[in-house]
Amino acid sequence: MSRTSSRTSGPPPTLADVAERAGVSRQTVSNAVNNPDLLRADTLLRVQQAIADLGYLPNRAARNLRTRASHLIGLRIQAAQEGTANATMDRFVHSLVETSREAGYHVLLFTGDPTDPLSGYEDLLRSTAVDAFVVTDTYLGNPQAEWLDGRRAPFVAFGRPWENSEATHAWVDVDGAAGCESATRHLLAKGHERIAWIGWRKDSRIGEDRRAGWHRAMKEAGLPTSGLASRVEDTVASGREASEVLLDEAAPTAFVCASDTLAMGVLHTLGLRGLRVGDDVAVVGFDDSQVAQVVRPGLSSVRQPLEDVAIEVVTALEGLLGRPRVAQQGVLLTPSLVVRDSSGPDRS
Amino acid sequence: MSRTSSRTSGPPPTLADVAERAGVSRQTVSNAVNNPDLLRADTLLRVQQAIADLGYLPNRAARNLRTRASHLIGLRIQAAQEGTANATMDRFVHSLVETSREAGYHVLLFTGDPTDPLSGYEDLLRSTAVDAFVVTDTYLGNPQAEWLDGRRAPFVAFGRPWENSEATHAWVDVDGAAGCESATRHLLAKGHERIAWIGWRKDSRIGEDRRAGWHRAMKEAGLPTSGLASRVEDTVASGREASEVLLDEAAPTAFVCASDTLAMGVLHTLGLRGLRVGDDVAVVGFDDSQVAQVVRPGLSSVRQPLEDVAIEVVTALEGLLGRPRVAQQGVLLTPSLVVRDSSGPDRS
DNA sequence: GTGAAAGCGCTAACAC
DNA sequence: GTGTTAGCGCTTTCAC
Repeated sequence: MSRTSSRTSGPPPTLADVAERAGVSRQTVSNAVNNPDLLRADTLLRVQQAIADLGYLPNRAARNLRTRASHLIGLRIQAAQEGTANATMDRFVHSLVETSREAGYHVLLFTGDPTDPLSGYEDLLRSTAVDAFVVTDTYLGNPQAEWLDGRRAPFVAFGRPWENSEATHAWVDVDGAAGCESATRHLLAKGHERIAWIGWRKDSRIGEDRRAGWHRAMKEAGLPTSGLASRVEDTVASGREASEVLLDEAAPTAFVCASDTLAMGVLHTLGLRGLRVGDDVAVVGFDDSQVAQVVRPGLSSVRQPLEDVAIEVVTALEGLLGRPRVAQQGVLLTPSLVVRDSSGPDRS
Repeated sequence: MSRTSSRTSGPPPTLADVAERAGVSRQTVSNAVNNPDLLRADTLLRVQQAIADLGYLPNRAARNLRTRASHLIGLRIQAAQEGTANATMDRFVHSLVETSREAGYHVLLFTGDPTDPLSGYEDLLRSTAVDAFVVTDTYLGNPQAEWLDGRRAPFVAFGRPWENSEATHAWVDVDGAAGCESATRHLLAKGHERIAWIGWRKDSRIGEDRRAGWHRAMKEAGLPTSGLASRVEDTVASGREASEVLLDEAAPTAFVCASDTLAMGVLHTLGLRGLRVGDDVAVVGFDDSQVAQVVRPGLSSVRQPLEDVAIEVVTALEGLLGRPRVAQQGVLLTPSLVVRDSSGPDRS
């Protein structure tokens, strides 16, 4: 017994096949599929029965050609960095695929020359292979935004237009500052006063944003920050080295890091010095990566609401592609803090 | 200055536009694109110039409709398991996208009801949205293979047809047994004699395959295996518990694990007991996950050659879709061992 | 509410 | 070698 009533093979049925079987014209079948309310109830039923009998599904290519839409969303992906804890993209991709499907879109993946943020987009656009893009690699700055805007290509960015506050395109982002602020407050509440920051180099807008959250929380608590911050590359080794220097020179009792990768570096340092993670020095990372979840002791981490990001992205996309066009500007979502043992106990 | 000589917007140029500009017929332009050798050199040049001037790229929908091909490969993805170290799919997806592009294909992602291995495939197939599938979730057994075969749907499986050795479809897999055998040999060479196995439950064919590699290496070395193996769920907690029991009851000096997730559980146990990873007890995982790369001490791990898997998959796909049809049966690739500190020093 | 005609942009088949 | 004809399967007019 087959899962559907369609034939097991042979050429797929067309609109004409359904029309013949239902004894109506092709147009009526098309309406039954796309504008059911136009049909009389009994005709509709007859057509739907024929559709079910035949296992008919509209041919995508034909529909795409006619409607000038592919119902495909392009997403450029990059190789996951080896030696890094970051798997944000993976989680986002899955959420995006899921959410897109509900909106009638599929996700088409492509890659491009890593040194050229624009490569790959143009061909897909010109060949009308995709209806829109989701642009994620905005940490490079996003020349894509400007370029796509110029091409009148619909797109939604996951990431704010840092450089260009007049940008009018739709975007969704996660409030990294709020995340790090809450991580810092969490440590303050536990009684820490010397909380260090390890983040990315100054040209990273995302890094500076996250750092601002730490800085804000410290200032609000009336605590000093000077000498407590370090800016390095996003590698475990950098995190280790930065934490060594900070421990020697500023004796912090806790670290907030711009990434789980950096936080892992801190854990290394603590291990090497025989300091107990959590009990002696607390650590909070960013991204709630698999590493944070699996390492011992568990690493507290700021978790981006990527499922919600995907939902907002698709909503914006629908606005962009739908009729009437509904413009959405920017959406900023707040991450949550996942508390694990690296936060340590409350300090007396 | 624009990146191409095409107009910045307006409706994209069609074959007819190019034909007019080059002073040839539409068909000649089509040939210039698809069968350049059919044209006289000077005509070809003229057409190519017109194509470049206009920034012409064939409309995908039209081409797809005419050729009955979408040049899209469907790949069903699942949510990454939280609390697990596994990111194999992520790496594979990227390699597949990259390799597919070189072969003229794009990857279309879709999801399906996790409890139904078939869901999602049918609609894409019937609507001719994809030319073929890459089937990865074969650990469920793969009813997809049989089903797709019945539909005459082209597909390549990443994963052997464990249950059905008469299956004739194309597949690519990684030799887990060979990987675990080499991991075990590596530990034997360091002087270990009591090497334990922690793997998955018996109904996992992949798990049993990997276990066989450990078993084979032990037998070849003339060492006993009884009491040294454990089969559990793929979670960190299970790995921790299994290693506790094994340490108590069989006193192994090394562990080979079916996954990095399980290996992390072993590391937890060693930490809790004050045993030094590597020095006191060696551990090898499987997958070379980010966790293995980032944890301290580094976790030795068997790494699947996913880039090569992708290449073989695409090769098989090209055989399936190309003319003439070139059937490829099965390809088994050998993983490599990435040695890190958890292997420990040679033992006297 | 339903049907007939036209055409989206492309390429396979054939004529010249 | 190049041009002409036809049609892939669908949806958007516009009659009826």
